[in-house]
Amino acid sequence: MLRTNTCGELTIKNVGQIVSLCGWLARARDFGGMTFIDLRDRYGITQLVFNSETNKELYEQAKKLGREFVIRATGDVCERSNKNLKIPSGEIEIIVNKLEILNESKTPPFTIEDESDGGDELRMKYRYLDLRRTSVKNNLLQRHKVGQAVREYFDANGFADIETPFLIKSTPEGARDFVVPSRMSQGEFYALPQSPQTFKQLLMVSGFDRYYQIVRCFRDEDLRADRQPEFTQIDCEMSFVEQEDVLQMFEGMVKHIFKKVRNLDLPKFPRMTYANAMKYYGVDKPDTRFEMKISELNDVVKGKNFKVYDDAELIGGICAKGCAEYTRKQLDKLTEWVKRPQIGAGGLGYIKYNSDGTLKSSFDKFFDEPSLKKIAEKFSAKQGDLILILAGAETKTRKALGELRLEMGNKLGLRDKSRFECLWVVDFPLLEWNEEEQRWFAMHHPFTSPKKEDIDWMYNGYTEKNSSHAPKANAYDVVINGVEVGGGSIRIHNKELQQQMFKVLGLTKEETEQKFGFILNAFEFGAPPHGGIAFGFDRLCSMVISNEDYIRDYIAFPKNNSGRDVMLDSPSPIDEKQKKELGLK
RNA sequence: GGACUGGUAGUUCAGCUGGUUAGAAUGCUUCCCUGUCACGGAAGAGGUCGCGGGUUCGAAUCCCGUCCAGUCCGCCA
Repeated sequence: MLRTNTCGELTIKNVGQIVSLCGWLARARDFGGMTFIDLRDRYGITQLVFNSETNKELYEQAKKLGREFVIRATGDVCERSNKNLKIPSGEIEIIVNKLEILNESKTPPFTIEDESDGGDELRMKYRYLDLRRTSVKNNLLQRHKVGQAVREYFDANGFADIETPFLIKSTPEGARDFVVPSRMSQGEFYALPQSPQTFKQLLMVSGFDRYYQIVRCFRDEDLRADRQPEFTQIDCEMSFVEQEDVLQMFEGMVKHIFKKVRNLDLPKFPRMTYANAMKYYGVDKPDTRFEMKISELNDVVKGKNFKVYDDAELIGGICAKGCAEYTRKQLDKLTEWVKRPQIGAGGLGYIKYNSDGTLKSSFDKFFDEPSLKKIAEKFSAKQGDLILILAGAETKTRKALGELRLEMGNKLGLRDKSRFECLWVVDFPLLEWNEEEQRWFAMHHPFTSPKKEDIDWMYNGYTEKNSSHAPKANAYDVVINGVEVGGGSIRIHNKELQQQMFKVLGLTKEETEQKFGFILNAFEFGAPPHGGIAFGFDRLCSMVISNEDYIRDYIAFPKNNSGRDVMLDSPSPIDEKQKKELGLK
C-alpha cells in the first residue's frame, strides 16, 4: 500500500504517529516560508505542512504543486497550534518530510468544491472530476447504503436475487423499446427490457416464490429531471400472496431503508384509493405533507346565471390558508400561471375571506354574500383565507387543481424538506380508454389482475367502450411526498384470463401467440398466484438521501436531457463495416 | 411533436431601451507574505459575445433561421 491511512481518519488520537497519505491537492495556501496543503481523498481532507525553516528543499518542491496533483506525503501527525473545528481532522496536521508526485494534473475546468462554479454541461463532460466533489460523491456513497439496506432486508426475508437477461424480445404495449440488431439473425432485433416483468413472473412459475433484483431497465421515451433512458429498479415478486401481503412486505422495506440510511422511524403508511387521490389531490401521487384538499363546488355554484360555471363539467377549488391579503397583482400572476399551456385552465376565480368577516369574490356580480358563505363552508374556510377556483372539463380541471395545489404548497412553504409522508395509493383503474386509437390500454401493464368483481366485465362488458363502469385492478403505488417511487400489482396467473386481457387490449390471437406465447404456455404448467412491485431505485435514492425529485446527481454517469452522454459523446455513428455485419446496410 | 428560459474571459455571471477601448468575481501566471484553512496583498495574461443570415452609418444588444443546454407539457403500461 502506498498509504498507511486515509485523509478522513486521522484525529488528535493519532498524534505522534508517522503516516503516509495519498490524495489529490485540493487547495494550497502559501505564506512565503511555509505552505499548507489540503489533501483530499474519498474519505476527507487532511492538512499537510511544509516549512522552509525545517526543510527548505521540500518547501520549494511543495510550492510547485498544482491543483489536483496526485501526491503521496509521509510525515508526522502533529497537533495544530491553530485548530480548525469545522473538519474532523482539524485538530491535527502532517509535518511532511517526504513528498512524491504520483501524477500531475492539468488545471481542472471548474473548481472541485462543495459549491462548484461549474455549470451542468461542463460538470457532465468532466463527470469524473465532478464526482470528486463532496456532494455528488456522498450521493453515490449513500446510494450504495440504500442498496445495501435493500439487500439486507430481502435476504432476511428469504428473497433470492436472480438475474434476468438484457437481450430480450420487443413487445407491444408500454414504452418504446431500445433495440439491438442481431448479427447472427440478420434483419432481426433484440429489445432491451423496460423491466424484467415477464421474467419475474416466469420465476414464480419456476417456484422461486420470493425474488428480487436491483436491475437496469431501458425505456426509449423523452426524458425529465427524474427520468433517464436507462434507470434502475428494485424489482420484486412473491408467490402465494394477496395484495395485503405485498403491501406489508414492501412497506417494511421502505421503512428499513429510512431506518438504516437516515435513522428515521416512519409510521404506518396510510392507504388512499386512486379515486380519492384524484378527487382530493388531483393526481394519483398526492403530496400529503399538507392538506389543502380539493373541494367540488358544482352543487353550490351552478344555477346562478354565471355561464362559466353553469357550462362547466367540474368546478373545484382549494383553500389557501392566510392568503386573503393577496393583491390584485399576485392574483393576476396566479391567473397567468394557471392559463399557461402546461396547465391550460381558462381562468382563475377566487373568494377572499377577509379578516373583517366579509367575503369578496371575482364573481360578485352573480353571487350574494350567503352564496359565497356557502362555498366558503365547503372548505371550512376561516377569516384570512383565500379560495381559488377552477372550472372546465372534469379531467383537465382536476389535474389543474392538483397543480395549483402544489404551486400554493410551494409558495406557502408547506412542502417541508425535512418531512417524509409515505402512502399507498390503491385500487387503480385496470384500463384506460384511448380515444385516438379507439381501444383500451392497460393502465399498469397487461399482466395486472382485475378486481374479482370486474372479471365478469372482462368477458362480457368490455365492448361497452368508455362505459361508466371503470374496471379496477389489484394495483398499487408507493408515494413519498408527491413522488411515485414504486408500483405493482397482483398478476393474472390464469391463462384464459390473460388471453382475455390481450383480447380486450385489441391484440389478435396471432399477435398474442407471437408476442406473449411464452408466458401463456408457462401459465399452463401450474402458475402460482403471485404479485409484486418495482421501485424506481434512482428516485427512491434521491428522495431518501435529499428529499428531491432530481435523479441525475444520484447516478454516476447519467445522460442529459436528450439522452446523450456528453462525456463519451454517445450515441455516435458506427463504422460501415459494423453496419454491414449487422445487416443494416 | 410543443411551450418557456438560457448560450458573453478557463468558470459563474453582468452588460442587451443599438453608439468610444465588452466589465465583475473567481480561476490561471508572476512577485511579496511563517499559522492559514474561501489566507492576505500587488501586477499580469486571458474574449470568433454559440453559429448563419438580415435590418442599420453602426449589432453582444433589434429581427429571422439554426445548433446546444435546462425546465415543463405531450410521451413514459
